[in-house]
Amino acid sequence: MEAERQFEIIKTNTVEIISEEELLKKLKRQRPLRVKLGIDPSAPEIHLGISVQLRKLRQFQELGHIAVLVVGDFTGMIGDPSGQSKTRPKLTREQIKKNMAKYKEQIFKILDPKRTEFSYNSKWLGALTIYDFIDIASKHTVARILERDDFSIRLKEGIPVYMHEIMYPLFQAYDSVAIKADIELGGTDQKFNLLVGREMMRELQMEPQVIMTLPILEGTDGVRKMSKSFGNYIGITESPKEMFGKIMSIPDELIIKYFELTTDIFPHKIEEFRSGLQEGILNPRDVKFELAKTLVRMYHSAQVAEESAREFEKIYSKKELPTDLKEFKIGLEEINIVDLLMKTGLMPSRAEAKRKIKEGAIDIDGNPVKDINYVVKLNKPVVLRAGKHKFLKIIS
RNA sequence: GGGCAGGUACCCAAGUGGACAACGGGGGCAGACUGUAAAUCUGCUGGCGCAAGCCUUCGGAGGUUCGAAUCCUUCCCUGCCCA
Repeated sequence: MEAERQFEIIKTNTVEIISEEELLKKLKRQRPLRVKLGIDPSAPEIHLGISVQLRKLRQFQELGHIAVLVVGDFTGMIGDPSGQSKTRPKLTREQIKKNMAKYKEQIFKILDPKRTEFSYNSKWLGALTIYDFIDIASKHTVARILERDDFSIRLKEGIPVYMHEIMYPLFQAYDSVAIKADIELGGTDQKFNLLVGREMMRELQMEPQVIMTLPILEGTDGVRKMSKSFGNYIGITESPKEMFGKIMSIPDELIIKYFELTTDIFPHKIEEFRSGLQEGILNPRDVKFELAKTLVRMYHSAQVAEESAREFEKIYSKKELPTDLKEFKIGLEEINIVDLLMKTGLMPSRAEAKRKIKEGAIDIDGNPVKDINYVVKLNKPVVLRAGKHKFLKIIS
């Protein structure tokens, strides 16, 4: 495909490309470009936030380019200073191997394995001598590194910044040198690191990588970046039910952003949703419903997506019971409600169970239980509900 | 090495001898409402107990006191200034 056309495709949904001219120049050579993305081996679960970047990679692959995934098994020991990540626990070789096996299983739901390369940065970073290290460090100033947003913020607020952390951008940059990256992708929060890669390559007389930043996807709380450590993520291998529900819980304002960044829906269709929502013609609930169906279809199947949708309506709109009601055998003829909640594990403590009973969150066969001394008779199976999402069929 | 300021629950943060299981915010959970597990409003958010109350918790360890998150000693950790 001609370079200009490729460029247009690649540019969609990006925040910034530095520089566009250089990218076009690279594309015009009509040879496969090496597109780098760093991945963190300590978080083997791929979620929609990461999928934004992986999907962009996929796009490159479809245009004939190569995805080069740099597994940060070395830099993982440091932990990217962005976010308030504490010093990460050192991973053993086995853990990394295990995590990566899990990672690969998921990643090829998005990427094309034939055009994907994996390399572990311990291979070259671990081989650096202290002399090499000093040589690299001597080309970068503290002031320049401290310009980085999160460093300067931490410094200003008196939050510690450790020496190994300020080395992080240099190591990541060196990865680009080692794999001879043409382009590096990252979230907008990665801009600084990506730029350091460019500089380092130039220092070493290499053609600098082009950097491309992509939007950060907010998690289910609608505020913070989707991340495993915030617990606001939607994993691409989650069960259809879970996935559907989590998507329905994102704030309405994020619906369009999710469509754009995480789905394969055509732009004109998304435009339709956008204007429909703006003008109040479409109910946000219905559009979000479409979003949930789309994502479940992408990561499971069309059929499962339909089923999840029906199930969701059944439980939350019609307030009926789920189809796959789990059973719990208690081995007793009757039991106090609090004990029951504890035995089934639906409540973490007796105090919590009592609280929830008083709040009216517990019901048996559709009848709210408000008395903490209520005794449940089990001469026939009953359905215990705790809150909106927890159901169990109790049998004696 | 010296001086100063700090370390509080999942996170941020108030509290500086009793009224503190500890203000407030975030997050979480629940209820109401809603064609949404959205938004909004309300409640709850250490454990055991029907309750009175008891137990555990304020960086660690000791101590003073009838009584400590709050005072003292010591240790560990962080920031700032000086060297």
